Order: sequence, then C-alpha cells, then structure tokens
Amino acid sequence: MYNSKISELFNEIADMLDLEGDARSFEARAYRKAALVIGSLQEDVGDILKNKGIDGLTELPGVGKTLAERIKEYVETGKIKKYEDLKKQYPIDFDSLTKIQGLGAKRVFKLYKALGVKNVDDLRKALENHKIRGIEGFGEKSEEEIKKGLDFFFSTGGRMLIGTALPEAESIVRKIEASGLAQKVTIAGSTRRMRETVGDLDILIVSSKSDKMMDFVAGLDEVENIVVKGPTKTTVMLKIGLTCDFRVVEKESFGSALQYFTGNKEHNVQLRQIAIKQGYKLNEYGIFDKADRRVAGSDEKEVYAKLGMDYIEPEMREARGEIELAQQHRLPKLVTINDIRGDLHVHTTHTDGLNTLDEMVQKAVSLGYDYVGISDHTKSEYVAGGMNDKQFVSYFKEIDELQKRVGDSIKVLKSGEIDILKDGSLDLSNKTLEMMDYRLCAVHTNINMSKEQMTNRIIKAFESGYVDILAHPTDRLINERAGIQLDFDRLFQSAADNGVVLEINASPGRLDLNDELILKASQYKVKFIIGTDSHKVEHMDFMRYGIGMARRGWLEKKDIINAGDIKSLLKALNR
DNA sequence: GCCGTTTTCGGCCCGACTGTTTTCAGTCG
Repeated sequence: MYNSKISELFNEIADMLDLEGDARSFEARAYRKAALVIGSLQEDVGDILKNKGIDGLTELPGVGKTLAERIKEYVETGKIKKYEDLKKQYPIDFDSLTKIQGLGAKRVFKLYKALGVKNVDDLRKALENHKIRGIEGFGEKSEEEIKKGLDFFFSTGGRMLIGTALPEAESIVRKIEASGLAQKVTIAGSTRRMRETVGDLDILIVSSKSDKMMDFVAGLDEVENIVVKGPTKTTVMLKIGLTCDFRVVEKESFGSALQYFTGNKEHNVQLRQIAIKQGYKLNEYGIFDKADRRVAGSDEKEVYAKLGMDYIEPEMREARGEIELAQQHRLPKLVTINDIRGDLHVHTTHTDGLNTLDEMVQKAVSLGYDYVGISDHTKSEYVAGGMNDKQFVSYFKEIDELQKRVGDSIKVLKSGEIDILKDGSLDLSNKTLEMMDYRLCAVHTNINMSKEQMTNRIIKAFESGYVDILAHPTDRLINERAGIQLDFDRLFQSAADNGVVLEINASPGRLDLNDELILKASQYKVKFIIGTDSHKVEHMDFMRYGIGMARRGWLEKKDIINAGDIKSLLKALNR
C-alpha cells in the first residue's frame, strides 16, 4: 500500500521545489499532478510495478520515466533520494503545515526562516507567543487566520461522507431558493459528481442582487463563521465541520460556471487545453474567441458542444478517459435512479433491522418498486441476531403470508445475507439455501486474512454454486476501516466464470464496490446490483448514493440487474 | 518533469479574495 505515502512525498517535493524559484515551478507542478493521480488510484502502485513493471507506471497520466523511477525507488528501498536531499535543506513538515488554511509552501518557509517553525507544534507555540505578526508579509490578521486554521486542523477528521454532505447542501439550496434573491441555485463540486466523500460544498447562484445574496448566505443558520466574503464569492465554515463556497454569476455565465465549479480539477484543465487548441479561452464566465466575444456560457451542454464533444455527465468528470470518449461520441448512457425496479438488500426486525417485514415492504411499494428482496443475517452474525436454518424456514413462511396480503402490488423475494465463513463454506444448509429466490453472500468475520487466503475463501464460495450475489465485496467502512485484502483480478474473473453478481452497496458509509473497482470489474463482464443494505425504512432512500457510484463507474442500465423487470432479474440470478 | 490534431522542444488553466502592499504575492479551488 504505497499510494498515499508516495502521493504525500511527491506533494512535499513539489512544495520544496516551489521554494527553489520560478524556474522549477513547472517541475513542482508535475510532481503535484502525479501526486494527485497516485493518491486517488485504487490499484496500488506497488502492485502495478509488480505486475506490469515500470511501463505500467508510465501509463499513468502525469507519470513519465523519471517519476516512475522515483516510485520504483520508494517501493524497493523505502526512500526517495531526491526527497531526502531536499529535506536536508528544508527540514519542515510541509505535509501537515500546508494543510492549514491560509498556509502554502512559501509562507511556511518564511515562518521557518524567521522563527524556526518546523511542524504544527512549533506553529502553535509561535502563535501563543504572538510572534507571527512581526514577520515581513504577516500582520495581525494573518496571525488570527492561521490560528483559526490551526484550530480547524486539530478539530476535523478529513472528508465527509456524501450521505452527510448532500442532504446539508440540499437544505441550504432550498433556503436560498426560498429567499427570493436567486434566479437559479445549484449544487456543484464533488457533491454533484457524487464522490464518496467530499472536502467542501460548492453552491452556484444566479442572482441580480449579488451583495444581498452574499449577506444572506453568510447569515444562514448552518454557518459557524465566515472565511472570506466578497461581492461574488463567499466561503463559510459550516457547523457540521465542512467549508462551503458560494459563487454568484450572471445567467450568461451559468453553464460555464457550473461546468467549472463541478470539476474535477484535472477534467477542467484538459477542457481548457482543448479550448486553447481550438483558438478559444475557457473560464468560469464562458468560452471566448480571439476577439474576446463570448461564444458559449449560459448552458453547460453548450459549453461541451462548442468544444466539439458530447455532454459529459458530472459523475464521469474525473479525467479517466471520458473526454476522449465524448470527442468520439462514444460515451455510455448512464443508469439513472428511475431505472431501478427493486431493492435486494433489506433487513428487518427478524435480525438487526429496526422496522418490520411489513414496514419495509410497504416502503418498497411507496418507492414504486416491482420487487423487494428480504435478506436478513445468518447465525454467525450473532451480534446482529443472525438466524439458523430452522428460523429461516419460518421466516420464509412469514414472507409467503405477507405476499398473499400484498397481492400483486409487489413481489417479495426470499433471501438472506449469508456469511461466507472462514473456510469458504456458507452459513446455512444447502436445503435452506435452495429455498431462497436468490442468495446474497458476504464476508463479515475473520476479516484480517492475507490477500491470498481471503481471495481463495471467497472464490471457494463462488465455486459452490450457491452464491448469486457478493454483497459489499471489500467490507470497507469509509473513514473507519480499510476493508479486506483481495486479489481483485482473480476475484472478478471468478465472479464472471461463476455468474456471481457484484453488489454496489449504497449505504453511504460503505459504497462498496466503489467507482474505481466498478470500472475494474467491468473489464471482466460481470453484472451488478445496487442494494441499500437497509436497516430501517429511511435507508431505502440510500439508493441514490449507489446510483451515484454506479454512474461514476460508467455503468448503464443493462449492467445492473435490479434495473430490469422481475423476469429479467430472475433470469440473471438463476444460472 | 510531463507531453504531443501546430510539437521530441517549448509550452504548461485561470480567476477571486486577502493582507499588506503602494502594484502585488500568496493561497485556494
């Protein structure tokens, strides 16, 4: 697992190169770009190196011969000489210090030269003694700003789940709409792209009363304090511990501004480069020709069209090849939430759910679903009240009775979330498994096995012929647990060979598989389901997060079996 | 240091806001 460390080292190298003068700023940029690419890569660079050698590394965008060598050097020796050399000259913890709002490499270096600040502890002491305000280029305000940044640095734990961020953003949008000050309001940024976690919120507003609008957002109940406030841009810290940027633009610029603030950054950089090649300038105000006339801008689709490409859905804008596909008019037609016909991962009070079978089924009816699959835990999950074979039999009887009561309004499918045990066997008898409409299986225990053992364990279960769906394949919990070790190539190949469908678990804390693994699994021609893993009725609304992940993984309706009617669903499950 | 629909050399995205400036550097996204 080298990605995060190498990304960190490359960023620090970039920080130090920035201090070497303008001549090296492009070199610094190259390191930063590579750091970004490597940092957001699912596959480990160590594995890439092992499997494909140095050529596998240079295939990564932004990684050329030199940086590939540096990665190899780190994987093999645990060190990068260039980094060590620079570090002798700049013995400073840039990684932490530059994370503090308002501090970049240059100001950090000034603090080091003037006060010997090497890390956040030194910085805190310097702040306590009010030493910062005297340094050239720093004043009282800077000192306060840095203090606030430092407090925030110690108080937050990184990025927030989309499941928390999106509802917050939607609530703010509703308030702005109700204010009557805005003609248009929309969510942009990584929230619009449905990333699994977001670092801040971006809200774009069209308003003819820009000043009043900025006052309004600065005064929202959700706001803890104001970070910056100008006539068109305001940044606030929200009480939930997330910063939020508000931008006001003219309606002529709405499309290009939405495009720009949706990102991601690399996608935008590529778009601007394409604009330049075509003789245009692209910024958040529009596309401008040589005579500085706006040729597009009010509509986002128009911006893409003007650059000679099809409209790219926000979830795909990650600079993963979508721009090339858009230019060739070969983009996939992404699945939408309206395509979903049922939910196959639902718990009830029979195990650790908080709502009854009836209540969960009624919720499915209210969502307009054609079918719902009930999948409570098996006995190995004793903390969740998992059931044994006998209990499952009476559970199925209850489902039959319920089906009679609800009639044709919905089809209720019998299943279970069956533990794949340590030895690869399943937690129920074959007889019980055969009574199910489909079998949703998952790893919950002994999660610390080696990559090879864990992969063998799951493949053995696949080969039993009783696994229809592998639920939350990596068993990760975002921001809490990394997940089990797996050889994904072998796993996905085996899923394809054995007709096992992979779950995209829509629970916001899981989102498993995530976008990168979906893209990887797709290469093996596997099918997917999106399941909410609901433990109460409200959880069934999590489907949209799973849809977000599926769309980020470029999936179409045909790839997702619960986007099909009951007939095609059962056909896909019964091999 | 990367990269190629003008290229193996010579470019490299672009603008808002702030503080401390006296015209701009630094930071951020």
